[in-house]
Amino acid sequence: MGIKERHERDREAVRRGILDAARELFVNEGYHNVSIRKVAERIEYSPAAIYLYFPSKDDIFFALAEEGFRLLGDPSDLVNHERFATQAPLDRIRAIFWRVYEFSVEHPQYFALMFVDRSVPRITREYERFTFVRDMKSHIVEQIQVCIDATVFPATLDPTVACRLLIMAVLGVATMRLSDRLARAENADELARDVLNVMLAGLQTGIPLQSTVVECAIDETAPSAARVS
Amino acid sequence: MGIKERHERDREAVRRGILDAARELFVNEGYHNVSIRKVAERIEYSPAAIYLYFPSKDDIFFALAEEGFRLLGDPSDLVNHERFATQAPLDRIRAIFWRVYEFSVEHPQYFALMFVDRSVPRITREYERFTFVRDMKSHIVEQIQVCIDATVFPATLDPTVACRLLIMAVLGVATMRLSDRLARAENADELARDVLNVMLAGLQTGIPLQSTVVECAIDETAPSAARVS
DNA sequence: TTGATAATATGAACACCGTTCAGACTATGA
DNA sequence: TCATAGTCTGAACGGTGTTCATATTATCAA
Repeated sequence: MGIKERHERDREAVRRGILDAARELFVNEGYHNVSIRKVAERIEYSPAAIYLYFPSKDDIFFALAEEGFRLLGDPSDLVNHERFATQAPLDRIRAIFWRVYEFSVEHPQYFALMFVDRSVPRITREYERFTFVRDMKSHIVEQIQVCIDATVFPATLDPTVACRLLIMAVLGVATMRLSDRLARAENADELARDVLNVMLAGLQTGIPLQSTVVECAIDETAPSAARVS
Repeated sequence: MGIKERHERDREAVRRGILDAARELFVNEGYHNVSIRKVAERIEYSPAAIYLYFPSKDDIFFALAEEGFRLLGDPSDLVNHERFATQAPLDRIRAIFWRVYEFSVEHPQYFALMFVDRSVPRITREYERFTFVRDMKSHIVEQIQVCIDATVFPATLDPTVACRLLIMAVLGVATMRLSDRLARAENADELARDVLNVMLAGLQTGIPLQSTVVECAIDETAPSAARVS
């Protein structure tokens, strides 16, 4: 009874083909310049066929966003890297968030899809479901906790909040860079480094924060993305 | 010979009508949901007529971005407000950048158009030409200089760079909020306040910065936006 | 082996989009 | 009165995401 399995494999192969074609177009041309018709032409199927595998164009790019998070997550394996281990706790935090900025430079299309573009907003509601995204987050929070334990950061600091604040600051520079909002004379890398360093210095001062702990529990009541039945 | 003048007035009236219709649609529905056809229908003209007043859809929204900057600039007249004058120098800085965040909440569509959307990138290259934008910037830089003179910020701090860094940090929160990237449990206002305060605290520590002074001179060699002849 | 069934793929169409252009209309100045 | 210049439009071009009846094909039960 391996027929059903073969069918499933075939189906998965076509699905992956669609994703590969979409990714290639998407990385080279950006979300808005990729059309279903172009993807269809690339995989030598009719445009309508794609809708047998994905309910909408957005869902294709939702799947690509997952790829993006994996791509961003991988280098944070450098948490276990020996060079990383020898760094001072604060330098590790710096390295982690600098990595996020670097990712925005190396993979601008993925980055925009994951953090900026307002066309695929469902991404946010979904990506917390991926365990590896949650693992990434707790990895970072752990490292911040190391800093707190080493009295580099004040004991009053909530590592989850600190993580969020750092992400947002870095995201600001990345967004301006990506949306072409920097003057010719400005060096985005220097600005990113400065923003990151100023934030780290600010966190060390121990000024009181308002933000409360963010519960990262998965909301099981939230509707999942529609899937082809 | 007032006929030519009347013609010009009529022309300007239609132009303004297009902008008003576009703005109303745009503020309510967002850039991507506004089509030339909808604008045309609203002003009871044919879609083609719009192209006699604007060379492209983008140029309409470029004009709207100018409106946005005026909208953002006006409240910074509170620089001259008596309550503002009595505030401590650092609180003034805080108020100014908090105002930027508030603007992103009150006018999300304008904000996205001005700082986030990648669809109308020409905006950046152009808006520095508006003197009032430059006035805004120098206003802020002035206030930062007051902080430096009052030894709230270190003398080594470049106020232009500080302004830029603060803008980016605030922009990060605003972007995440607008692109719907915040978890349900997160309070954007609190995060914005924290990011701003952490940045201000960090700037006060006097850590060295890499970023160099940004020359805000207008680049006269840059091509201006195409205009209807 | 035959025939019903379920899955898969497609062409054509729908309703949009930004933009262009030949031609109609109209007010103006000679 | 008439040519002209300015204004406007209908129709079209080539594009978009998506839907659906239809055709093809592979599977499995009879």
